[in-house]
Amino acid sequence: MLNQSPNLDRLFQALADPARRAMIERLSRGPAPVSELARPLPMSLPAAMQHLGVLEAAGLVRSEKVGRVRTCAIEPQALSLVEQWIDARRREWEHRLDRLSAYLEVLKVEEADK
Amino acid sequence: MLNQSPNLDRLFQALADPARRAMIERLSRGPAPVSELARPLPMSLPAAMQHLGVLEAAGLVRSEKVGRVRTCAIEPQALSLVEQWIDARRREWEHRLDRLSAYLEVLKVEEADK
DNA sequence: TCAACACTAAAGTTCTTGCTTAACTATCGA
DNA sequence: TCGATAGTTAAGCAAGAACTTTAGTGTTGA
Repeated sequence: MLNQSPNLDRLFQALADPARRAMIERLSRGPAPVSELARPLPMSLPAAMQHLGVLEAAGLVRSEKVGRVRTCAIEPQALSLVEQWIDARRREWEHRLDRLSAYLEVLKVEEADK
Repeated sequence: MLNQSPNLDRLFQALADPARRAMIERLSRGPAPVSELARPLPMSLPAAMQHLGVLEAAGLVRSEKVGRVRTCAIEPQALSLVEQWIDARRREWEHRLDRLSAYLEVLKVEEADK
């Protein structure tokens, strides 16, 4: 497995902002132009554009400009990298709990054998 | 569903740093004292303590001090909140793709009927 | 043609983050 | 008891993040 630390940095960082998550939530329901993503947010359009830039840099969103409209879409496989990291952690601690309970089982049997 | 935006902010933010993810990865394999979490990191002990504080504030880690040793452990259900958010997004865009392909199917049938 | 529209670029400000060093407290073990 | 250990607190600093305003560019439609 390659070192995906910088990617994960950017992904988690991108998702740590409510404005950016709101954009992702909107784009989960389908593509949208910049102005539609920006409209509900309590900030100026340039600020929203900067958030969009963060999402694109993280690989969560791709966009294409046609005429004067830039249409944005979600990049679903980017989120799977995050999921993979979380799943790996869960596998580790579940595995540890399994070992722990197996060990406790051994102790119990040894106690009963006395 | 309550508004968990501030929680998600803290969670994603906490996970956005490689030093903090390294701590979580270590703790996934079992509890550890502060010094063990700090040792592999390329920074001073106080810096590592601050990272630990971020993880605790996010609810990802809990710790207890006994004697002069503070033992830290992972709080697994905190990660599930992150998973829930990601799952909800995936459900949305999958649902959208389903509707889209159903629509395309309708178009195809209408075309064939001509 | 020309005003409105959709976005973009640049610069400046403020707040936050991620460190550092230095000094300090409490506990343990010989 | 006393030095080593494990952690804690505080202060300060540099870089980055999240805005703002201002001033554009290119596109569209009447």
